[in-house]
Amino acid sequence: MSTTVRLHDSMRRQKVTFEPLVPGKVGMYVCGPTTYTSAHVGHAYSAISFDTIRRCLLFLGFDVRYVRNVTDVDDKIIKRANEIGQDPVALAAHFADEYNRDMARFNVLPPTVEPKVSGHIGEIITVIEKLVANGSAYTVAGDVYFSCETFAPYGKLSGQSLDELRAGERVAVDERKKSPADFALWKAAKPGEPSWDSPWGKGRPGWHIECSAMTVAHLGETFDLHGGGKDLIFPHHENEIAQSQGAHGHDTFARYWLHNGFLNFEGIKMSRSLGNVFDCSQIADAVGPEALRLFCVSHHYRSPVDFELEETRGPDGAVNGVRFRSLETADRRLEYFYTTLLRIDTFVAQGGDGGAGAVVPEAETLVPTCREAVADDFNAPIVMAALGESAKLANKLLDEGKGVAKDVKRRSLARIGKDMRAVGEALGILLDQPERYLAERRARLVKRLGIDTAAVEKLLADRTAARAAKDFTRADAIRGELTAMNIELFDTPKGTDWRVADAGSD
RNA sequence: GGAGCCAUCGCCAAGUGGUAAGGCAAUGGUCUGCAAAACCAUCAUUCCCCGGUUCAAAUCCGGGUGGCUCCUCCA
Repeated sequence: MSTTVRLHDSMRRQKVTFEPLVPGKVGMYVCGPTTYTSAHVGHAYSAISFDTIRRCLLFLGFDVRYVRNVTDVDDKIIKRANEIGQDPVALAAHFADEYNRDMARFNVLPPTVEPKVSGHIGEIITVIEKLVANGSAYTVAGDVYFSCETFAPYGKLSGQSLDELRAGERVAVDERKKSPADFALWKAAKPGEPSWDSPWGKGRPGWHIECSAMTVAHLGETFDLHGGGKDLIFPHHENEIAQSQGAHGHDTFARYWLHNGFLNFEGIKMSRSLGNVFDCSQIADAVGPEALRLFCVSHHYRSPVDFELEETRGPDGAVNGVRFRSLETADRRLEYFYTTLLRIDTFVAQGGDGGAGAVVPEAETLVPTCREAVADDFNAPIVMAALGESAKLANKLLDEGKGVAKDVKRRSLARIGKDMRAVGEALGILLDQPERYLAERRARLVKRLGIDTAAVEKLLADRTAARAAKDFTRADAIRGELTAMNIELFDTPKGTDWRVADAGSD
């Protein structure tokens, strides 16, 4: 493990050298979802961002312990559960399972540990007891609040100062609190809410405390990496720091903070109230799940990303759906990579990998380039560029390979195929079987564009007959007909095959 | 009112002091009966604007302009 990793630490606001607590090992905590409804693209984007960071660390040889929580006790969950007359914890469990299934489609690896609030009530109470005992927290009629004034560094992560916070501007301040910024650690039980016994009577945890309890339980009082969306910096992460350091007395909670940029729609943040929320299956059905993954890793995780959206209209001019142009572009790029991989696989399967020995120099650069890029604040877009170079080299060798000895060519191609997959693993892409991906893509486009496959096959046969008879006028007329149907033909030594021509984006 | 982020080719997007990656689109070419795919070539003397620091700035500093986020649940 000699690679030096540099990463952008939100606390220091700059790129710093990463020095794990234990050499070669990484303890990482990421704020996961509150599961009260189906996950949307934003959840996926965030999950993919941190999964990519985790995969990059694995690629670099680190042993990563990845903890991602599920908030299953929360106001929104209780509200939703009460609306449909279901048990809140059961409802949360249902959506947590769905969340994991959705994320798996985007090649998000399961966390090493996935703690839930409902399973950590004891740990949470322990942390709160420490805070009450040392004067960092106070009780008011069954509620327990954290006293921000007792924590001098409060606001360091977010750059906020207690004096400048506009308390009460948008939400009325609870008059029972000593100070407006104080937040609930424990909430006294109310009718219709799940509750647990505690030293302060029946109640349930506040929002922020869970992460303080879970990090201690699964990573320790001080650990390496803490991640989450930029929106969580304040107040959530700020409060986590205050609670954890207040309870345990260390001056460091998470040693490095990672925050990912947001997914925006035409510059506007996605939110349910704006109606621009798309759920995971909608995206996966439209362009395939891997297209979203590739789209994500084509951007740096810290940058805010604009998601192109285009309304589609039916014959009557009414809006009847949306298209995700940028994801369609990503899907087309995926087609290129998988087609290249398929060509490589076929070539190697037919004539072998050339055995041991030298390869063309350019075939050896992908992995080192990837290591370097990934070690520099997980720069996935650089890796994507390198992947493109490798695919191009492979196609070039496959097309002609002029001046390259036969064995060297075989070895080079086998090497490129292997390395492209190894590097793809670091980004969570190119893990599918090429044939399967290509078949799925075609089926998806056939369905989306309403193409009559039988008619295509019929025209194909007609054209083949015309070509055999050297009736090229007829053959070209048929090609024209198919082109009008968005079908592109390609003649190969083994016959004619076809693909759906997805409209280009501009 | 406070805190912070962003502005790079028609579009997407890396690059945070050493002289502008990559993708899409476009144009020309090789290949092809014609095509498609693939490959080759061309495609930002310049990084929102104005000053400043420096031998050197897209990158640092100051001032504008425009967009976004957080201070409320939010990925």
